[in-house]
Parts: sequence; structure tokens; C-alpha cells
Amino acid sequence: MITPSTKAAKNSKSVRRRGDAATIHEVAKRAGVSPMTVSRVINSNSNVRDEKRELVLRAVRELNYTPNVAARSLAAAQGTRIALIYTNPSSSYLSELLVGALDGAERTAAQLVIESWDHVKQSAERGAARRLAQTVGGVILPPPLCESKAVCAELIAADVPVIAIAAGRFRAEISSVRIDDFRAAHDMTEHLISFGHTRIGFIKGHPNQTASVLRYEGFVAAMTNAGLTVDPLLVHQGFFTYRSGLEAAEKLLDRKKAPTAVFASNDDMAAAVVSVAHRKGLDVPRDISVVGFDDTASATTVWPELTTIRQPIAAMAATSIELLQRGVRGRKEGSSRVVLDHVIPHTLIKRDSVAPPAAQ
Amino acid sequence: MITPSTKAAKNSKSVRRRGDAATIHEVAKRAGVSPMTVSRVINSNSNVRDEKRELVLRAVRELNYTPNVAARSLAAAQGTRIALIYTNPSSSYLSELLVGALDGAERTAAQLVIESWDHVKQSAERGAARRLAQTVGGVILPPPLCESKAVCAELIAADVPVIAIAAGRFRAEISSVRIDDFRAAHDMTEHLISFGHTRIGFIKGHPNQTASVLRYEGFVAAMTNAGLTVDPLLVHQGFFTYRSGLEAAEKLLDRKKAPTAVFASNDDMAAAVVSVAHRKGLDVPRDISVVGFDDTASATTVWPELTTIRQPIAAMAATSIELLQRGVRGRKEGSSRVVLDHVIPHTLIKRDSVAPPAAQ
DNA sequence: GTGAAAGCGCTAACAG
DNA sequence: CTGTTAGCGCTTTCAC
Repeated sequence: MITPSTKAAKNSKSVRRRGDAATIHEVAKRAGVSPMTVSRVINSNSNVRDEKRELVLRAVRELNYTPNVAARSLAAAQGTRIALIYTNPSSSYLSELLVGALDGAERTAAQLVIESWDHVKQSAERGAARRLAQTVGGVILPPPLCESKAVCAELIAADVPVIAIAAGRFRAEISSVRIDDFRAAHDMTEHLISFGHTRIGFIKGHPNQTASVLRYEGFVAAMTNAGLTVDPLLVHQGFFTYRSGLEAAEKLLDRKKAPTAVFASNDDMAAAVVSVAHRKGLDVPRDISVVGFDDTASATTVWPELTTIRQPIAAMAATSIELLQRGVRGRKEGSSRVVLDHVIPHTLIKRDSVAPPAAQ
Repeated sequence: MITPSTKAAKNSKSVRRRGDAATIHEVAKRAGVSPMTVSRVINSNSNVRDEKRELVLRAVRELNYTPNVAARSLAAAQGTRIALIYTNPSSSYLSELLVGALDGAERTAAQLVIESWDHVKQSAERGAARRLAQTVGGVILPPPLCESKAVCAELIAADVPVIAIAAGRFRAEISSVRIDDFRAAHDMTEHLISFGHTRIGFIKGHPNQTASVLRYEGFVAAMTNAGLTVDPLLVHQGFFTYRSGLEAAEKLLDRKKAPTAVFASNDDMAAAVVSVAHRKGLDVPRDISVVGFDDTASATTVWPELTTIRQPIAAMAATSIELLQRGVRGRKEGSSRVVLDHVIPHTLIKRDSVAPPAAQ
């Protein structure tokens, strides 16, 4: 007869007993209190006398107790499902998103439903959104999905709270958690200007994303503020992909009077600029400075490493879940729909891709 | 008075009723069968008469029913928790890992516990492992954690099934899901040789990982097989990081008689080789061919895109969860410990970083 | 083949 | 401040 090493046969009253993991009842018994008290302690909830709290805490430690997430989210009725739908994010972006969301979900006992719509045709998105609305209590939408009128409309119509994450601009009807893209681009541009750059090239992001236009506007504003003019010949359209960065960079660096610095709207495109520069025999940052945006993995897998803007995606994802939970719960209690705009601070990360312009 | 758009107040018998999502009972009622039958249908389980099955399927469609994961994993008793512990993986690697694991967990109603041990000091890993063993029924370990004697020993001692994922070599006591690193490196080397390369440089992976040595051995074997010799001056130690690739590449390309091709043990290092080559005015692949390993995002965010070996991490993660579930369930039913070695096929992805060597 | 009963581990609601 | 009761949605077990 096989017996697991630890004493699991002990509680043999139940036929269907799970593995070895301690339950809240065991903790309660050991601490000499009711399960409810244990629950209150773990959820750092309200009023428990200090002695009992200590007792419980000790029992938890001794038994190495971890709450069962499934049971918790089942019971909590907070357990509304929250969906995180993504299409085509860069992998570094995705992993941050997932890690953050997972974390937020764990903390709030949310039930996360993660779905890729990479293989959902654009024409089918509306239907998918309608179906989704039936099965979840809230949705998190990273770009570019959060820019889809069809998807958002469907979700709003079904009265499902939505949070657009990293979406650039606040829009009525939909909550958002984001950084201030305009401000960030502005800061970065000033950074470049402070090094003495005046001829700065710019590579735009995908035109289907609001963040792209905000970043561009921030750039223009900072230039104008500094009394500099934006040379339209030095501005190129990109699509956030490495390849598009390559093409823009070729054009930018082929000019007779090339820019002394290039501001790409994300790191992938900035990495492409560095690559093109090298192939043309230019040194970065001596001959040309390059900066990116997002602080994804690409920023540090080039040489030199990129100066960029850090957007704390993981924290933003976690925050989104918490907001959604609060919102959903609030609505169940009858308060009416809330739409909020949560702006998170960004950071300018200085690395090695910026230097003063070479002497003429 | 606020009323949610859909009829949610219907089942108002229950105070704690969740959002709008349909339950198995509602499906059952609509289909005119018992919840149990519905359950059987959804789990494509065993015997249900075709008519009833149709009925159920229709009801499911009409109600847009999705099983509640929490409830399922709570009830299933399969719901053993499975931990996925990682340290410092590249982000593209991590996102694949997570996506795959999430997927596998959903399919098997496993309860996933995801933890980063990035901030766990090496000296504390043993303790962390011991604690972990108390709270979960199975553990998935990607490298380099799966190479840690302390962690593995602790888990094995506690009789917790462990799967080493992408670990390179099969070791007794621990199951593994992996590709054949030796074979893959062998294939890649032959690929290079088939283009006419004979002076091939090699950048090794981190020495703390078995996969590194296997990849190197595969390279050596293929060279030897082809009657070529491995020039020890053309082999450099790397650590899987971009930076380490940079250093190795410098040395490799500074040689009088530089190699005509470089095989780096992962994509990050291969990308570094490309960067160094460009800075030295070398064209890839005309002047030098470069190949990587893993097919992570790095492989396509360089120009030219890298020929590499695809390791299906997501599928491997999903498989691991399923195996673990089966194993754990099996053991509960009394069968004894099983250790298995699951080798998954790899693919050689041909892109643009390889060409015949330039004429001397 | 099908259903009824019981319970997974936890927490909301309501007493005391 | 604390315990009791009931039940979240599903699946196991065991009858029929």
C-alpha cells in the first residue's frame, strides 16, 4: 500500500481529500479559533483581537498554510471573471502584462481569463466581443484592441466595465490606466535638446494607436517650446515594428544633412535605427544619438543600450485588475457606473545611446 | 434603481448570485437534463446518448456557457496546485512559458501558482523549495532552476513530482520535457556545413546549464562527422546574455583568420554577433554567416533575421502541466512514482543570416 | 446511460 | 470582536 510521505491519511474522514496542503479549518483548529477568524486575519480584515491574531498567524506559519485560490474566488462572489485580451503584443510587453495581471488577480481573488485574439479576424471581433461580454464581469484591453470601436462599443452596450491599458488618451465610457505619453515624449525630447541636439529625427508609431499621435505631439511641443523647428523631412511613419524602423532609418540616415539624433516611438524601431547606423559606419552615440520608448527587452539587447522611457506595464496591469474588481463590486452594491482615468508616472531611463552632437 | 441590462435578477433566490454568467444548472434546465449530464458532455466524457448530447450542446451555445474554472478546479480534486517557478528568463521566453502554462492549466483545471524567485537569494532557495513542497502537488522548473541540486533534492525528498522543462538532459528522479539539444545543434551545424563553411566559430552557453554543453557537443559531433576539426581558438565561452555575446564576438572577429560562420548558443548572443559584425563593416551573411538557437523574439529583431532552432516553449509548458496532472492523479490512485522523459521535436528555421562563405 | 447526494475550501451574511 | 450557517459552481461517488 502506497502512502504519501507526509501524514495525509490523517483526515481520512473525507474521501475526496486533496493533497497535503493545509486548509483553513486545520489552521483554525490549531489556533483554537473558528475558520472565520482565520479568514479575517489572512485578509487583514477588520477586527480581530491581537492575541487571536497572533495565534492564527503562528498556526499559519507552522502549517505553512496558503489559501486555496480557487475556493477563495469561488466563495468571494468577488470572483467575477476578468478577461485580458491581447493581439500581437511584443513578447516582452506580453510577459510584463501577464505577470502583472496574474499578480493583481491573485491579490484580489479575481478569476483571470486570458485570451489571444491573434487569430480572430477583424471582422469577427465584434461577435467575439459580444460573446465575451456574456461570460465575464470586466475586460482589460491593451492596444491596439482598445482602439477598436467595434469591440469597445459591444462591451459598453453589454454594460461590461472595460479598462484600456496603456491606451494613450482617456476616452469617455472607458476607464484607462496609462502613462502620460505626451508628457513622456516631451521629457525625452527635452533630454535630447539639453545635450545640444537641434536636428532631431522622429519615427512615428502605428497610426491606429492614440499613443502614437500623443508621442509625436509631445515631441513637437517640446521642440517648439525650445524654439526649434520640426523638419517634416525628418519625420517618418513607422508601425512599431523592427522592420518599419529599418525603413524609416534608411531614409533618415540617407539624407545629405542627416539628423544628429533620432527619437523612435518605441524600442524596436530604435534598435533598428542603431542597426542601420552601424551598417552605414556611424557610431552610436558619437555620430548619432538614438532613443526609444517603452523600455522593453529590445532596449537592452542592442549595443549601445538605449535611453528610453519606462512604462511600468506590470504595475499597470495589476492596477487595472484591482480597479476592475472594485468597480465591479461597487456596482453590485448598486452604485452607478464609474469611469476613471488613472495616470501612472513614467521614468526616463538614461543609458548609453545619447551623447552631444558631433562638432560640425 | 439600478438594474443590470441582462436579466440577472431572475434567479434571485440566491443572495450571493454572481454576475450574468450562465451556470451548469441553467444549461441543464434548458436542455432538460441533469447538471451531471451537462458536465459529462463538456468534459467530452464517456457515455451520453447522442440526442441528449445535442440538446446540451445547443443549450450551451444559446446560453453562451463557459465553465467556471474556480469551481471546476475546486471540485475536481484534480485541482492540485502546480507551481511554475522561474528566475531571470528572457522576457520572450517567459511569455511563451506563461502562455503555454496558462493554457495547459485551463485545459486540465489545474491551479497554477506562478512565482518568480529572482529575488530569492541562492542560499535561501533550499528553504523556499521546502516550503513550496508543502503547498503544491507538482512543480515545473525551467532552467537554470532545474539545475539546482538543492532545489531538486528538497522537492524530491518531499515526494513532490517535478518536471524540468527545456533542461537539456534527462536525469533520474526528475521528469523532463525538452528538445534534443544535441541533435538540434548537430542539425544546425550540418546546415552550416552544407553551405560550404568549414571555419565555424562557436559561442557556448552558460556553463551552469546542461543544455549548453549538449549544444556544444552536438556542434563538435557534426564537425567531426564531416571530417572537419574544431579550432579551439574559435570557441568562446558565453553566458546566454547579449553582453557576453558581444565580448565573444569581438574576440572571434578580431582574429586574423576569422571564421566564415558563427554558431551562437542562443539568439541573444547571435544578435550580438551581428551587431559586432556590422560595426566592423562586415556584411551578414555575405561576409559572415550567423545562427542562433531558441527562436525567441531576438531572432527577428535584428537585420538580417536569424536562422535558428525553434524550441516550442509554450507547447512544452502545456505538456508539462498535463503530465504533472496525470502523474499526480495517478499517484492518488495508488500507482507508484513515475519519472518520464518527454522529447519534443525541434525545427530548424531558415531565415536570412546564412549564405555560402565568401570566396577566399 | 443517467441522476441524486455530498462536498471541494473558502467567505458573505447574520447573529450573538 | 467572534462564531454559525449556508452556499459559490462544479465534479466525484454511488445508486438506479
